Amino acid sequence: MPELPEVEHLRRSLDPWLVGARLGAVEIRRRDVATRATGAARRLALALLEDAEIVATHRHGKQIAIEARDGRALVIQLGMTGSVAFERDDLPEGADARHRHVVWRIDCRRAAGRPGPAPRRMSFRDPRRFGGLTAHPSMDSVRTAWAPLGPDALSIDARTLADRLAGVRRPAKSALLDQGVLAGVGNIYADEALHAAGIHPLHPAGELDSIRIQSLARSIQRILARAVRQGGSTLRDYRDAFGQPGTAVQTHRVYGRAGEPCLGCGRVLEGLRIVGRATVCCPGCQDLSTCAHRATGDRRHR
DNA sequence: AACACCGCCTGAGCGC
DNA sequence: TGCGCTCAGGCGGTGT
Repeated sequence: MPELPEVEHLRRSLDPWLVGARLGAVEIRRRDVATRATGAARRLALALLEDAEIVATHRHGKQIAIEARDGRALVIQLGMTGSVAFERDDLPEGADARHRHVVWRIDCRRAAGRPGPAPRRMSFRDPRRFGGLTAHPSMDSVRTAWAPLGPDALSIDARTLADRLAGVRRPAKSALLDQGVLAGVGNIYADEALHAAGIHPLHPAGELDSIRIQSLARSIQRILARAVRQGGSTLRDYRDAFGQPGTAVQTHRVYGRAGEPCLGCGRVLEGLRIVGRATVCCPGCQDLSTCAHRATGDRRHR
């Protein structure tokens, strides 16, 4: 499940080879993965950074942008199962070839200080196709597309978080998952951050006091930064550009552990469902009773 | 305006 | 062994 740490780690694994490289011929095997645009935007999409020298990579929330010297840019959204990988072109395609929707030839610069042999291809793979690629004529266009997103979660501070959550009545977890409020947090790290901050996921977001907001902002930053260092959480699909899984799963304290004892207090972790998402929290460490009004939310047990 | 919910999509895991 | 069912969830679109 790529969230901010997985996306950022992928970006960092792409960066050393991609920046300075030239993307050659592009093979778009599934056009619906690229874009549904028409006219000029469609022609742009069908080129998808073909014959482009890459000068930078960017990330906001869970999205990556690859910037070319001629101004064009490509935004990558991984969705649930998307991945970008470098490949040597003398290796046969595996059984998952049908999920490799876009393949570029890539011509990398000299390999000084870079990991492994120079890749010859770069591919976008996405079995469930919740992800996709969007072509942009410029980084300005990318920034416009990213404008509705909230601030990036990796550098969120308490003051900004308080502003974003002010007046929000829905459950804290629901607000954290909203990319327009805060960009980058998904289901895994929302549960982890709320548990670390001692905030019940159903606690109304706008009624958190400043102490809790501070704790939440710190938890989000700390947990995301650590997960980036660990190469992200690999539950099943996630891999970086070199096919390496991440190890952040080992440090999860609540996600996927409903029914098991809390590592903090030993009470049995609760499984519930909030805005349609499986949610795990500790009835001891994450107290809901301290807030006057409970948020509305679907509390069916799993 | 704010928020909930649906549907997209495939593969894993389960019961039978 | 294999079938059908459920679940996983990011995100855009739509409904309340």
